[in-house]
Amino acid sequence: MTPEKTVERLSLYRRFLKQLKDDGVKNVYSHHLADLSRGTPAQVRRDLMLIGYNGSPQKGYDVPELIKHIDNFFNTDELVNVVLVGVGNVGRALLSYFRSGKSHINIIASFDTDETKTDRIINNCTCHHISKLSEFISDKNIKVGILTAPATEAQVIANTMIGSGITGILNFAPVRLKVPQTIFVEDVDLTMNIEKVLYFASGKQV
Amino acid sequence: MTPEKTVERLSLYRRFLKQLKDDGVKNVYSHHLADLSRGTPAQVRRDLMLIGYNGSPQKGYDVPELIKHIDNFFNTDELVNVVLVGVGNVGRALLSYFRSGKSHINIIASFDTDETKTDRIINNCTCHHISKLSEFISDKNIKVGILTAPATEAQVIANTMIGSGITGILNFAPVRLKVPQTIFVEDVDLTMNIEKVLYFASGKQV
DNA sequence: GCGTTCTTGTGAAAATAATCACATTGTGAA
DNA sequence: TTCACAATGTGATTATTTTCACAAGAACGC
Repeated sequence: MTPEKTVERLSLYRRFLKQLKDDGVKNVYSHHLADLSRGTPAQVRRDLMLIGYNGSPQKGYDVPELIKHIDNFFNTDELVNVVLVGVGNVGRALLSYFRSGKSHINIIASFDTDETKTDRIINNCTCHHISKLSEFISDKNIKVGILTAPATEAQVIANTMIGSGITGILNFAPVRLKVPQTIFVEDVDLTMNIEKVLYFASGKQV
Repeated sequence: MTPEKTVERLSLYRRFLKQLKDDGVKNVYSHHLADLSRGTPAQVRRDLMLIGYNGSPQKGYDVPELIKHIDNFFNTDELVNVVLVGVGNVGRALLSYFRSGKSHINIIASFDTDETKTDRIINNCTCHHISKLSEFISDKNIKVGILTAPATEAQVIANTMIGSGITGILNFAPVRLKVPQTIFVEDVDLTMNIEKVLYFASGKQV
């Protein structure tokens, strides 16, 4: 119901707000948040309106309260466990990426087919053989998976994930996964991203 | 002028088309491309219309010709050189990612501040000290940079890049870079991506 | 030869998203 | 007290993106 774009921006707002909070800033105006997130003040206000947060015309938005409100919107007060499948270069980068952060996202386990990787700890995260994926997901009631396996295996893995109860996939494989309508897939496609930059950087579109 | 979304999809289409070509497929229909890219046939047709490619109602689209047409649209017949700044986990993942592919994107050099990394080859790519970045960019006339440095350094690096002639940045740092209007920045924000999945996977938005 | 069945290309409509613009309101200076 | 100011919240508008829906045309079976 909340537009995807708004959800994306809310995630950004929250990160910037946390930064501001750490810096001791108590309140913030829409134009300030707009600057930080490359949007417009009106857009910020509209987004916050959509999640029902009210500021005051004098003080703007209360930083800690707004953070709490967005936390509540995302429904992620506590740690969320996710699994990662495919401990290649991208997989390892993500393991480090989410380890390092003080984020509430916890990659609780990783999986791979390669037996030289399985049953040991890689980037602070135990890597299991992929044959254990299904059981792990249902046992731990995991809802979200990160898919960093090769394109050729992605669909099969996605099917396993979904069959075991996962409802959201962050997919790095350059394939369009076929999934039921109830499953949410977010694709990250690096080749596409850089081609887009190449195109718009070339200037011929101006 | 061509919408961003269309550019994104064209990149996808091309990749799928190349796959099809390798498989010996000679022509393809809009609904087929739509399947592969999770769009609708109408959208595919509209996109191709926008770049002025015409299929035939009987044969659909000629695969090799359409690839050539998209190549031409992207203006990337030959190899494009880009630089990468920040040889951390994500940086190394990207180096491998673009090495392995048969893509036309070539990361010609990487840069870092850490002297244990500089002046040697990491993931098949020579890593220079960042002090050489500016000269390198202008000498080789590089137009696009990949920014995988920590958030705290991202803006300074972006300024250097832009000052040396770069016009497009693929930014992985969780910061909104302040750049002139003529510079194109594409942000990849992994935290945002996964929070989005968490939100839409939780089902409470349905 | 003729109707049926696929397509494509595209004008028109619908859905989504972003922006404008202004009434409203608390604050501080005169 | 009163006025100017600066910011919010939001109806209305505009812009962008997607989808619908159908004319047109070749291939195929009869």
